[in-house]
Amino acid sequence: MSEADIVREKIIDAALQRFRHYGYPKTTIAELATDCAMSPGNIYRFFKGKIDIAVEICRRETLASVEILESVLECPHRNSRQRLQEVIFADLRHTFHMLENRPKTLELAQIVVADRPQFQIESLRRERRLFQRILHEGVASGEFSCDSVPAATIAIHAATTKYRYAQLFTNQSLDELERELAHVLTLMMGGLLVNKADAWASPTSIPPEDESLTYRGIE
Amino acid sequence: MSEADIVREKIIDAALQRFRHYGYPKTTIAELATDCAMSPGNIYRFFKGKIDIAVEICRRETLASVEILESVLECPHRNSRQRLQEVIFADLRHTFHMLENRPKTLELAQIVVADRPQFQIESLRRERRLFQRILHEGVASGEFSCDSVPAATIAIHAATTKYRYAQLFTNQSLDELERELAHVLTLMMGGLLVNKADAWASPTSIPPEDESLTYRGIE
DNA sequence: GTAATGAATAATTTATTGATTGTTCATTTT
DNA sequence: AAAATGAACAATCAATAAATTATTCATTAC
Repeated sequence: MSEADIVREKIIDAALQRFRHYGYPKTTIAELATDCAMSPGNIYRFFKGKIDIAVEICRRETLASVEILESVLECPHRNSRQRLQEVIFADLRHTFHMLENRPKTLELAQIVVADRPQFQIESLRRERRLFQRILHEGVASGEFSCDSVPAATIAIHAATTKYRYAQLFTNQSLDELERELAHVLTLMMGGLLVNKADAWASPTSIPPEDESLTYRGIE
Repeated sequence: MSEADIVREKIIDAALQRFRHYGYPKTTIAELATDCAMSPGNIYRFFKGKIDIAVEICRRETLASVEILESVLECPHRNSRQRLQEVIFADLRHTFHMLENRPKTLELAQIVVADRPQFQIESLRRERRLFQRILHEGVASGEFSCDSVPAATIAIHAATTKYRYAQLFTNQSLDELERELAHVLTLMMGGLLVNKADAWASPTSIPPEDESLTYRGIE
């Protein structure tokens, strides 16, 4: 890691702290510079502008989110149906807890997306790629069946829109949302499973929440 | 219709025109009073406040929307699957065209919902009731099968969230959204149809748009 | 020559004022 | 008495000025 990279990290870290505590608009470049013991002008050798610091922070946040979802996949002894379901539940819980415990993170994301619409599109795409991997595995193992994996991936992702940042759409409790999501998944499994009867014979059950994956403390 | 009701209608009508042309914030009570040839104070004999005029207009708008969806149901020679699908497509198209042609209507709805969160909840409930009727019919005719009609209704409604006021979530074209929705419906039909094989054997096709049901002119 | 500065400037935000608007109610009209 | 008024008041908005902040760049330090 070069010297420049280390300084860059220092700026990101200072910004991360201040954005979380005071929010993006109330954080000034001068403050970040002071935190890093440098002049305001020097910040611009590392970032094109203030918004680009926010973009980098959000980019890392979304990468970390996908990694969390990927870690769910690594649990052994799961079939594709369970994997898909657990990832979608993890997504609901992760984004729900984030909005509850780190409201400034949403604010930041909204500011970034307002300026860089492409950012959201790419974040969603990364998430879909994860879904698609599960679908591919399921089709390969003969557990799932569909005419087009990409189309089914998009469909599942779209149908679970309400369960990503759910508080933007509703003021239902997490419990309520989980019960609802279970029904959505049961319905869709009917269209995905080769052994259709399974979907209703064993409707989607709400998987236990993995405490290690959620925001608990405020740090 | 009593004299008072007629005056009330006159106020609503004046507000409707002005809200559409200039928007809610730029319309003043004094203007509505002038339009109705009365004093500003007199408006308050008919409405508790300015926002209540907006609430009444939005309430009628949502009732009219549900009626449009109901008219889709009246088309004969359709099975339950087709009915359900056509209602959901009609919903996508209706709200899509509304946002394109009458942006002020969305603005008004957002103002109302910000002040009266219950309004949105009830509008969605009315729409769900329509879905539920179709599901009941489908189960009764043996075409659909599910363990709980209310739960399946909520699931279908939730899974199609993205296709109500789609422009709030994405900048995809209507064509793209329709293709996507077709895949979502195919998946869910797999979980709903008694004859599961039908879902993939004849995937959801995009129904032709009924021109009479959409906003074409700006009047 | 590269890295860093900090004063200068442009862009935004905040504070303030004045004007407009929503709402009430004592009074007038019917 | 019921219906309607319009002036009075409170709340909100728009316009402007003041202050702050983002960004640049000529200059300095290393």
